[in-house]
Amino acid sequence: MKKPDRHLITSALPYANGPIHIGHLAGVYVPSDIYTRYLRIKGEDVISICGSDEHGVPITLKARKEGVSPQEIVDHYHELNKKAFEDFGIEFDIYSRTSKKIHYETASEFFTTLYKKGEFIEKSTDQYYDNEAGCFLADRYITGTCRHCGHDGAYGDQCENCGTSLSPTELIKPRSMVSGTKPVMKKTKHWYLPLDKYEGWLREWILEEHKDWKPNVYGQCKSWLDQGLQPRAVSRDLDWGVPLPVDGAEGKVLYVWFDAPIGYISATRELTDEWEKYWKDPGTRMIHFIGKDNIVFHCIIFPVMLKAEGSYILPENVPANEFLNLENDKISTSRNWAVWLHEYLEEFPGEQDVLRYALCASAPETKDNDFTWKEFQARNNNELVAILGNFVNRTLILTHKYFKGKVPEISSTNDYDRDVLGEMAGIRDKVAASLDAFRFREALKEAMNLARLGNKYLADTEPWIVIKSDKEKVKTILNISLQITANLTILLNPFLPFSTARLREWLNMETLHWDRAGSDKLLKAGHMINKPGLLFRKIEDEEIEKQVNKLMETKKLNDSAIKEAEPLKDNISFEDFTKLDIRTATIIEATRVAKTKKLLRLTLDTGFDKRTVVAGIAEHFDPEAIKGTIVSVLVNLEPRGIKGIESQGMILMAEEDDGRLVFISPPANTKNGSRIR
RNA sequence: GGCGAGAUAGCUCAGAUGGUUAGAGCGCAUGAUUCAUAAUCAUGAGGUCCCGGGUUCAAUUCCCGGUCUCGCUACCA
Repeated sequence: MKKPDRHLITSALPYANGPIHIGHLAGVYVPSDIYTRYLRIKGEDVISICGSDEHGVPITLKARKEGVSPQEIVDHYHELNKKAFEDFGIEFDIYSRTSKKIHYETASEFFTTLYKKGEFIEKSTDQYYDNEAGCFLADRYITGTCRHCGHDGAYGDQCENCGTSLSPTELIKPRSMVSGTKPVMKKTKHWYLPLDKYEGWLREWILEEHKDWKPNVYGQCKSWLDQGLQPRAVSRDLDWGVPLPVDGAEGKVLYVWFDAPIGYISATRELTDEWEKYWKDPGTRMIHFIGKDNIVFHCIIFPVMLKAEGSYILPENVPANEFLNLENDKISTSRNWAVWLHEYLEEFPGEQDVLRYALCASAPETKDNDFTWKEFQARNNNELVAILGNFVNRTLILTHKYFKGKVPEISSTNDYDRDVLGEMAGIRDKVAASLDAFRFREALKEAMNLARLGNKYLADTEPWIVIKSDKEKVKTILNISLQITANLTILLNPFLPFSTARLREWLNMETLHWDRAGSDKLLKAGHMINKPGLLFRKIEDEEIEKQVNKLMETKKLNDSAIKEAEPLKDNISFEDFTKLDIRTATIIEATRVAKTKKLLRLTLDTGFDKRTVVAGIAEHFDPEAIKGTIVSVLVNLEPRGIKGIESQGMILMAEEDDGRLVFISPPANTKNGSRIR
């Protein structure tokens, strides 16, 4: 392949409604930063682009909930995240934001160009409108009673209770989740990007020309293409976002997924007057670093936008990572189950590289991965301290001890010396090959092998013994050890920027070009090195316990917060209560309802009859296991057809904080049909 | 429900267009060593390669079915 003239690296724009956590870092920003630093040290023309994604409905809702303006929300998180990236040495050439004027201009222009070219389809539809809040409502912001199971709290797109998909118009007594009032139907016009028109082109471009993309990325694209693409709305009825630059589109903004990727372009524009060189010259190689949830937007929708516009280049690769879990549980901003970057730095000040290392070494490149504090500790103590730090330390200390900090000259080398030097040159190529293929875990391991090689070299040559008989030989040994150390500053530079900088200080050397790696002449004989410190420190068990306890604590706190947040329903009269006829019953038969994920068909013995009840609990219980369970049943509920089965009642369940359901079971010897009151 | 990705040593992962003893790092065991942050080096023990069928002389690798995890998506493949 022809060598590109320049590189444009983009990293997924973090959504400005929460802080950055280790999952973001491991999935997107550590890899993109390693890659960018690698290209820089190779002397390539490269820019790295990122910024806050500040539009979209969730931000407006968060603002409403907290009683502040959306701008205040995004201002807060933009600053927090920008600083977090800086603190971690994630070096973007620019960290912009989509609420900037230049972005509004860029996004508007982009839309206008497509509009003038007639790329959009215009369609009018009826949608629910919240008069009180003055906005149209997305499906998931409407709640009401499910017409299938009567569950009060079904969403506009789905009833969580019985699993049925719904459209908002099917809800009985719809309510706006924004204001709580009853929404009204209103006509609204939207603009659609006809993805289907580009299906043939996408097939060729991805399925034929980019077989080199990662399996998860390629597979998901293929899946989308095989399903057939549909036109996709690029406008929304909202007052937060980039206004649609078209007459008759008042109160409408660009859909956040249309405007966010354009954020890459506007950020580049803000960075340099030469932005078009990076976005429109075919000599540019563009790489999008993202998480797996973003694949379709970066591989299908954004490329179609660029293609439709006509003057832009397309991404060369989209190395999407899978997700990182934390201590065996999904990372979640809302559940506060995460390690936040700003908090990590409070606990481990100055130890950014340890986290960068741990996250890269077990990055979720091919499948979801689990981050545990114990593994973090092991990576630090067994690898960074014991292998890398130790080798550097022994070499520098020996040099000071035997040669007063002066790099000794090589008098003569033997076969073994030359083997070791040859191996060193080979390691550089392996690291480069892995980095070129976006295999960062592997690249890091290869780079660490150089430190392993160094330790082995010292163990084999035993300079502390040879010094007693042959000082000339020790000069050679330490010269070679120092060259290996100097090489480490190059090979590990992209991964451990802080530590390699410190190491260069001790070696009293400049940052060297990648191509110098592999050389055994990085440090001249007679060159003075400085007094070293420790590159990494051991992390004690107590520190790890503290972190784990902290997580458990936040989880507990978080759980009780949820409890408080659940509002009480309005009072009912005793009369109302007496209308309920709740009885004990035993499950005598339980089978899955075909073609559903959540439904079980249960046959109950109520003591006075046998009846069928359909319950949305299949995700929580194995049908075989619940046979014989004594439960409480509301028996006078209006029968209802669910999936063609008549359900004659409702089983009472308690829902725990984590969403788990448990039966309200009377003691084992309770007679079927007993009244509950 | 549909589609995609994953499932390989205690842990994190490689790997084979099907073929004699399936690899690495960490952990573990034993030995060596002391320049070094009790770090290092050597040797070794650990695997029904998710389960069940099929194709084959031969499958962990190919095909079919199933289970689990994650993501996308929805009465549409």
